[in-house]
Formats: sequence, structure tokens, C-alpha cells
Amino acid sequence: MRPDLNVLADPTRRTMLALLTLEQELCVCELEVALDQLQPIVSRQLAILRNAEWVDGRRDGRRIYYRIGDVPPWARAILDGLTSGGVPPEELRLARRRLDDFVDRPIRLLRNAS
Amino acid sequence: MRPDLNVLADPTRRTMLALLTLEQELCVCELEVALDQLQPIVSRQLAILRNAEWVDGRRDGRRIYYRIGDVPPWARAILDGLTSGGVPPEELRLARRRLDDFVDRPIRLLRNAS
DNA sequence: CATACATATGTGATCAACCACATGTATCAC
DNA sequence: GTGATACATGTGGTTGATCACATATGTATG
Repeated sequence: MRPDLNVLADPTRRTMLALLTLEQELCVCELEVALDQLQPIVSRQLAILRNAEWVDGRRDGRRIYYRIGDVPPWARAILDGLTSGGVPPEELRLARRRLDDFVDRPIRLLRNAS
Repeated sequence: MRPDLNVLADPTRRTMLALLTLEQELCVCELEVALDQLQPIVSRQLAILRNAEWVDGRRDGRRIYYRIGDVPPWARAILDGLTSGGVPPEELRLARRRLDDFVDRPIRLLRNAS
């Protein structure tokens, strides 16, 4: 696993990585709400992150849950950078707020640890 | 100082940031040698990194020495990620080797601490 | 099997990044 | 001043990324 750093060029993708780092696991529709973006955009960006070896997807029924993949320590350092200010904090806060306000948010057994 | 993460899209710029992190301070002609790139390319990328608030330049005679700017902790985390594997180690090693083999390398009083 | 829901991808158009090459600016030496 | 060195930037051409929109796949339900 050698995550490709070129994909960090896009703000949306950085926010996605930060959210997945903080929330453990999110499905496409949750990211759709958190980022306030259309589904094809979210799916496309996820495909890019998947090909770049940053994230893995696991299917559960109709949904696909994404999480940060098994990345090396240097990549963790970068993810830490993203969660601790690299992604503008207000924007990250807003995204998590939209997640919490998501009425029919899919239920999972293990929720966010943070 | 809010370094712009979009500029991390380019491998050359990432190597430049890693080198400046490791070497404290480098002038354009040193980067030219280390990266094995033409001068206009190096200058252009430095301008991008300067505008993105990652590096500062100080003039000394005809040369301009560049160094990592006064960036926040989260940006340091990312620079750490770059030096510890984010930039392919062989490539980084090669670049530093070209620096060491640079015959008429400009002399400075304080050299690299690492 | 038909339908609905969740997610993925094909396509054309637009926009931005990058390069090579040439030219401009700043500093020193004479 | 002239010339030389170190660095910066203007310009055009090409390539690559991103978006909106439409369509395709995959999975459960009845």
C-alpha cells in the first residue's frame, strides 16, 4: 500500500479522508450528506481514493461502507495533519454536524469511538 | 500562515518540500542540481510554494536561499509525512546524493544540522 | 421477475496545470 | 557604464482534472 499523494490536490477528497479518519467508517449516502454533494461526485471521488490506495470499501447489503485502508505510518502522519487543521476546522465541524443531523442515518453496530 | 494543500499535487514540489525540511536552506541552483531540473522549472515551482505559503526566500548577494516558512503544527505533520516515506525514499536519497556531489556548491556558514 | 434503492461509471464540455522556450530583473565584478 | 551570473516571469500549446448529466450495475423486497 503506497497511497498516491497526488489525490490530495482536491479539497473535497481531503475532507473525505479527514471524515473517514475521524468516523471510522461511512457509507456513500452519509458522505453525500456530510459533504453536501451529489451522489455521482461522491462516488467518483471515492473511486479515485480507492485507486490511490487510501480507502477500502466493504459492502453490506445495498450500502458500501468506506474506511481508511491499511496505510503506512507516513500516510497516517498526513492524515493526522488533515484532521488537525489541514482541512479547515470550521468546514470539518460543519460536515460532522450535518452527519449528526442526518435523520435516517443508517445504523451500524460499532459507532464512532471519538 | 495557512499553507495551501493543493500544491502537494506535484511530485517535484513534494520533493522540494522534503529537501528543504531536511536541509534547512537551499538556493535555487542547489535545488536545480538536487532535482536535476532546468532552472525555470525550479523557479516556477518555488514561486508556487511561496504563494502557497510553504516557503520563504531570503536574498544573499545574487543567490536566494529558500527554507520552510513559519507553518502551523498540522503542516509540520504533513512535512514529516513527506520526509518519512511520502516522497519515495530512493528518490530522496538520490537527490541528496546529487547535492553532496555538487562540486561548486555554494558555501554557507551554518550547514545542515541533520 | 419487476421494482426500488444504493452505488458506480460513461461521455462530452470546460477549465486549470504544466512544460519548453524566450525574455526580463537584480546583483556583483571590472 | 558593460558583461556575467543567479533568479524570475511572460507566452503559447498540450495535457489532465472536474463537472453535470445520463445511464449502468448490484442488491433486497414483494
